[in-house]
Amino acid sequence: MRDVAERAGVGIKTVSRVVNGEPGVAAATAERVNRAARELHFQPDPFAGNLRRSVRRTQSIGLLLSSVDNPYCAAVHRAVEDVAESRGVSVLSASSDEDPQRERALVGTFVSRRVDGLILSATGGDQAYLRPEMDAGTPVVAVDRAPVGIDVDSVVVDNVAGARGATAHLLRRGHRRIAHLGDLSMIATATQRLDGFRQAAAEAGVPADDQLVVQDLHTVELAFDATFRLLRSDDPPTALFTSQNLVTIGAIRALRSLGMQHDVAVVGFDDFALADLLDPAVTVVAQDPVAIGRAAAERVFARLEDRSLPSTQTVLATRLVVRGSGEIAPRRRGSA
Amino acid sequence: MRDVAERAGVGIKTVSRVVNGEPGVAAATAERVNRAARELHFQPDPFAGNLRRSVRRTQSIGLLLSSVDNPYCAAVHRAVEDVAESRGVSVLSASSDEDPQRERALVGTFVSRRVDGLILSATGGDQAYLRPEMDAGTPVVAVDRAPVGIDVDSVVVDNVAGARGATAHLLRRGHRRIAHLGDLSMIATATQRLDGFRQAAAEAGVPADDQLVVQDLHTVELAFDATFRLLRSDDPPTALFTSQNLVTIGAIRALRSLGMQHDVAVVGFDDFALADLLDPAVTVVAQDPVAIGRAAAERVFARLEDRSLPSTQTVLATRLVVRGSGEIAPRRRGSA
DNA sequence: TTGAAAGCGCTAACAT
DNA sequence: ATGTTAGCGCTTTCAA
Repeated sequence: MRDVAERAGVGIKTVSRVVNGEPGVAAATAERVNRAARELHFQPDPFAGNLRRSVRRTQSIGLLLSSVDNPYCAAVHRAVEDVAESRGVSVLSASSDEDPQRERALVGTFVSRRVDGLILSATGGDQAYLRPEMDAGTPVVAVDRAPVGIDVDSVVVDNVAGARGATAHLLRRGHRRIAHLGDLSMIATATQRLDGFRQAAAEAGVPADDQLVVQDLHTVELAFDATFRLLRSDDPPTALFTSQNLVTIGAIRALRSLGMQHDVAVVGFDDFALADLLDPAVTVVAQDPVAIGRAAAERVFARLEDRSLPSTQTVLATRLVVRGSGEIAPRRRGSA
Repeated sequence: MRDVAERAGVGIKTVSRVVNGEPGVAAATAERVNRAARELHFQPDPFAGNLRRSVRRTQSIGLLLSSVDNPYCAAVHRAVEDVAESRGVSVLSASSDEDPQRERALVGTFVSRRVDGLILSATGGDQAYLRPEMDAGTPVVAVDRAPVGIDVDSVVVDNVAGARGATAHLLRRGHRRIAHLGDLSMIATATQRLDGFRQAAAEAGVPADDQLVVQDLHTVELAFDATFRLLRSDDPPTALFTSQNLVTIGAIRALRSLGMQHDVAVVGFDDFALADLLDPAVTVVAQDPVAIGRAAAERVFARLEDRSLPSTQTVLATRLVVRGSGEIAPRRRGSA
């Protein structure tokens, strides 16, 4: 910067003014400075400036999701990126793999990088470790699931209602033996979806059967195995309510491997690509990950502008997308 | 840091030594410093240090893909993240949407953030603007497609061979009217895949028919429309070779809407989730995005350790995954 | 083994 | 409209 000043024959502060577009510089002077900067390939160092600046901003936010490789997360990610990009902010992303230790470590690296804000999909662990950071003024927004131990802005869907609706949909078709295939019980959304499932069953007067609830299925393979076992049991379910994307796919693969995809109803939480092209097409409780990501990012920036904002809980609705698999009628026992 | 030094009753440099794990500090002193640091919630500022340090590292790399929301890109992304994370490096990601201007702007923000390395999937534009950056020693690695105007490390698949193989597969089944549905012709891989297609046809002595080559299909919708039109034409193709993920899906949707999915053969470039569950299951030329991402990231770090490395072109093979759609026999003309 | 002084590239606060 | 000086939080250099 000093070199630029010298070359332009001005003081160093004038260069600073020109580079930052501050007022109070004659047009001719600014032009000389700009030329000198160009000639010297001058690239201002944003970090050095931050050192002295009163309001420090790194123009970056941290985004922690289950995995950037998951379609749901990827859609959230893109929406966050778009909002951030429109404000000239970069996104640091990372994948927690639902591991609380990993989550904490990754948040730690984000914090040490002085991100301006943090968006995270909380794992099962406790997020109280974020307290000091929040007290220091860093906006933290939870997506998909609310964290434990801290009070933050969150953007989630109404999982209980969505699950209840899905289950009620199956009950309405006459199903009485409905199985629930759940995600990791550590994850808040998984528990809520199970709650919704149970509520709907109770409301319909269908007795709970713990044999029909399988939890902690976090991969296609685990869901496949669990479904396979369930359908091979003495008193198999006539319908399945799956709590997530990968679980739904695992269940469908199991049904197909048994040739039962037209005999057992399936409603899945989360929409997924090509769900409409399968046979039967898959009925799902759809969320809008783009809206979720956008809302979360906007919340970060709103709080960045006014740190005193009260924390808000944004709850988006889900939408039942009827496609066929959820409308299969129950088979009478023994008629298979 | 000064506060910590004072509290521990040592000099500031000693604190610096302890924090950075440098040798030459008595164990007892180090212990006192660590305690003081903990008590004051001391968080070293990595950027301030970089200011004076000789070998500046931000411990971050920039990753520019078509879109983080694309399954192929997301898989590459995750692989890059894993390699980076194992080295304590964060990933800044962004989506170019195949727009050269956007690419340049996003690379600009990465560069101004002083990323230690850059991985990018080049858009159709010229990447010569990266020259100064590379001369300055920043490792740049191209994924998926080689850039234009600069000589960099690249990790790609053999698109020509893959496309040739796919086309030959269709020719072997007796198809003579094979259409090619191509991605944006600006994108290097799209051109290469078209080349492979043409080579295979020429080798088999099948005359080229420009009516059967449609380019610049970058979305499901465009591919749908193009496929629809093609099949409705006077002399429709009996087989389709689609150059990419989204194009394949668009083509399949078009075939279905015409009820022709069992009559027209399809081989797609890029594998995609659930391709095996569709009816017919989709034959594809599969790449391994995880291997690609990993190789690219490893190349960045290798070059970071030795900037004088010659640039290498890593070409991974593709694999034809036979599932059904590509094995449909040609329909005799007029027999539909 | 330890510390003092200088300075990285920049901005804040105050000149002029 | 422009420049000067101090100092951000750290590392480097060099001396003790």
